[in-house]
Amino acid sequence: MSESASLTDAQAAIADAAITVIANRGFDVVSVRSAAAEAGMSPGAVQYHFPSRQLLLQAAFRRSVQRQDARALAAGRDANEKRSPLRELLPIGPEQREDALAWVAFGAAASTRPWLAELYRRELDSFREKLEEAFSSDIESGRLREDLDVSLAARLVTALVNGLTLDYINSPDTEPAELDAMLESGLARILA
Amino acid sequence: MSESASLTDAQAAIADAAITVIANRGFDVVSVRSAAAEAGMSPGAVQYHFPSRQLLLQAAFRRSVQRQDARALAAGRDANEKRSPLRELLPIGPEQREDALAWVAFGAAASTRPWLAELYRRELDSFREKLEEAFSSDIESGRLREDLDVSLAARLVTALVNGLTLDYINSPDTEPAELDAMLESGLARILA
DNA sequence: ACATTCCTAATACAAGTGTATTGATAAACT
DNA sequence: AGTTTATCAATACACTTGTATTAGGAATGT
Repeated sequence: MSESASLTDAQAAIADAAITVIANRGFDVVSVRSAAAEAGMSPGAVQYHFPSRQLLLQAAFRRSVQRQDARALAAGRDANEKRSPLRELLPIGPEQREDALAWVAFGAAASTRPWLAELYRRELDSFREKLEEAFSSDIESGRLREDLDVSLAARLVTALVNGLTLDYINSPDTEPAELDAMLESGLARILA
Repeated sequence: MSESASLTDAQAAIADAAITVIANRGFDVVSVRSAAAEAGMSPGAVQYHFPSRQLLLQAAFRRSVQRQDARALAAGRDANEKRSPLRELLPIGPEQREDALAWVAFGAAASTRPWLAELYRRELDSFREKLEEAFSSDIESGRLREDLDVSLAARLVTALVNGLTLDYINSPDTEPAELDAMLESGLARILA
């Protein structure tokens, strides 16, 4: 069994509960007990599936990005959809909001926690690489101009998405539609 | 004395210590005791100046944005400086790094804590307003095109700055110069 | 039938938390 | 002089935390 084996059903349920706790009450209130309460089981149960708090939080992080990946993939496969699949990373719906909040909570936490930093950095890099591949393919098919700096564009788009979510989760007066519009116009400007 | 009176010297020293703790070890390890140790005083002393943990953290946040304001202002006044004063908000130096880390830590924490949300939202709005004013003035002086959507541009630039810092603090392989270049090219694209 | 393995629950405990309280010191003021 | 006030230090206490330990139950294989 590899180091990052995928989660069992019970582990996934607990990880989902931890994500909910993070989104609603913050990264630091996640504990064996609070996650158990959120998942509707006894503390001993979550302790069995995750012997330590670190393992629980690492699993919650992996689970959250896995959920985001699944959504982005689904949105990408939808041929009727003209908007960018990056929408799915913004807090525009209940589930998206949970994962977006978790993403920035983990990003902030990772900067001071080595046991999260590796994990977060890996996902960040992988995300940038996926963007680069998408841009490269768009250049080849003529949908993007040829002299685009793919690496720079990927980093700017990553920053845009992360910055928009960080700002949006603290801007209660902003409508989801506005957020959407800001993403589209930001993308247009970066990729123009 | 108003609600947000400025800090005494002792309070400022404690707030600085709290910022250091946040930057080095994370938002949630800030306590009366850890801040006191960092500031080199007894727990009782910080408890005297900040009767509760909430007040300490609120003061630390205000202190951090005040430090950022001061730096940005100084950079703006420097006529020899051709780069954007927004540079000062990025984690390009030791002090900037502390405040940048604190800013995203507070941003993440504020999204689930009402007693921080108001404070953070106010600063975010004030920052966007300052950007709008700067852009408007740049339009009037002909340095920016007339049909620029000032409000949209301000939000995109805010997101860019916050997104760049969130990404950068988890990208140990990136050079400060690259970060700088990304800010400049991002600004150029948004304001073009 | 028994044994084993998987899972859950309950409890225990040391460590750290926020905060109240109390006492000491020293400066400032009357 | 005496007295108030500002500051710091020390201690106390209830509460939460992470984690170890123990025991029970249920499914499975023999």
